[in-house]
Amino acid sequence: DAVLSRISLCPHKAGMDSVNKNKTDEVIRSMSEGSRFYDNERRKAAQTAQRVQVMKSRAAVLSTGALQQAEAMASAFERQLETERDLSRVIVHCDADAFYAAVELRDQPHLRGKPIGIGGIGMLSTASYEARKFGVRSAMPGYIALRLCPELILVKPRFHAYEAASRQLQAVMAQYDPNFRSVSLDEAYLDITDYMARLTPGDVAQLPPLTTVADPPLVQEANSADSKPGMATDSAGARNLTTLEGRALAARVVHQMRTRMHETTQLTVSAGIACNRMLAKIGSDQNKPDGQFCLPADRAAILAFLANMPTRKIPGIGKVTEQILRELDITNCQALLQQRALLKLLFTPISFDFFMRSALGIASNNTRKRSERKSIGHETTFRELNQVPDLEDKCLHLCHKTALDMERKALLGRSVCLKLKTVDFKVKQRSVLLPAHTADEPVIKRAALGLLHREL
DNA sequence: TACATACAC
DNA sequence: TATGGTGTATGTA
Repeated sequence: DAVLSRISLCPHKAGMDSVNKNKTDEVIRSMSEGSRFYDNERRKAAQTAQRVQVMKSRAAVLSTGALQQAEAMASAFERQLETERDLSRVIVHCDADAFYAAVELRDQPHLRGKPIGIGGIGMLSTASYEARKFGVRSAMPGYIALRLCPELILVKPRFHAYEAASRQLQAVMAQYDPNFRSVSLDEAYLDITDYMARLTPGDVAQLPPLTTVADPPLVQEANSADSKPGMATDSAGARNLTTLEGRALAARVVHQMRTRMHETTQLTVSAGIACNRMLAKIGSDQNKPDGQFCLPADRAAILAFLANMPTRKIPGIGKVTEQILRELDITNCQALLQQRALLKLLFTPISFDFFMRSALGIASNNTRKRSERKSIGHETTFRELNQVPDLEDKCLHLCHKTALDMERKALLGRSVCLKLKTVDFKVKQRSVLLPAHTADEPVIKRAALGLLHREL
């Protein structure tokens, strides 16, 4: 049953209310059990359980003195982090709703109202909201999805259409922040601080009223403030964007942006508004689909927002870390803070730092594009192959595609990494460092074949 | 440096 | 019958 936490539906995802989780998990389990995939998941679950055991036995022998010392260090660290807290920027996370599926429903009207999954028998990349009611999810094999929802219609992905729609969404976002950071076809971060500072009273008058913005009470309280004449400004006459009314204005700006995105693409986008990327990202999930959420630029409001937030909602905490924390009775951010001494002693400094920042809502607000890529490659899954020449062919083909991409993008690399997956889903990686940077196809091929033959 | 694991989309 | 592909970060030896 430790394996269940790996294969079952994540209960924190939006739209779970109408799903019969027990029934769905039972279907997933019964369809998976006995497969080589399931066996491998069991192996990995046992490994995690072992990790947890080691942690628990370390925790059991901690002296009160050690815990007190750790508590003091954690407390000092928290004070240090508070000095880094920056409430000054207005960060927006935009996330298109069920993006691939929404594009298909837009372009194929006969599919509307029906549950659809984008992908094939082997794997789905997106499920429409209709399909999600049945427990169908992205990253779920199509044949399991069909068992959960026999009416499900599988739709082959049309990436060119998604790319075109993505470009249209990005064109709207660029009006608000030309330096926005896109993270995928359907997600991006914006910093609209400067845009808001430039708004003239005329611009503000054009914005939709706050009353049309579906936001939580925290910001709706700003409604009354908003109706007061004028807005707080500093001595230079600049808007103070960290006040509730400043955030109410942000909510109106984002609502306008979402409306424009919908007008140009007929797609809906959800958004989160906060003072950093992490909080904005959590926010964009709060009122999905076609909703937005604005978190005040205020320490107390941030801590209150996070207190009961499940750890799994924190970007960077996946099913494994969630499980490990749960075994330590830590399921939300409040518990992360309360158990900080234990976390300090059981986890690495990097993990401890990450947990504390997450629980306090202190994170990066940098939305500029990330500098440069660190790797490039191709992989593909194929049916069981035993013949050496067949494996060599696969390897050479992947090298060819990679070398082509490298040439197209004018990139060089110095390390060649071969990834192998066995029929029982075990993954091996073998790598070699070349004497010099290269994009030369024969050089890459020789290196890859060398790694392959080491394993045969 | 080499390899494994976790995570995101 | 049947569980993906691309890329980043981190831990450990």
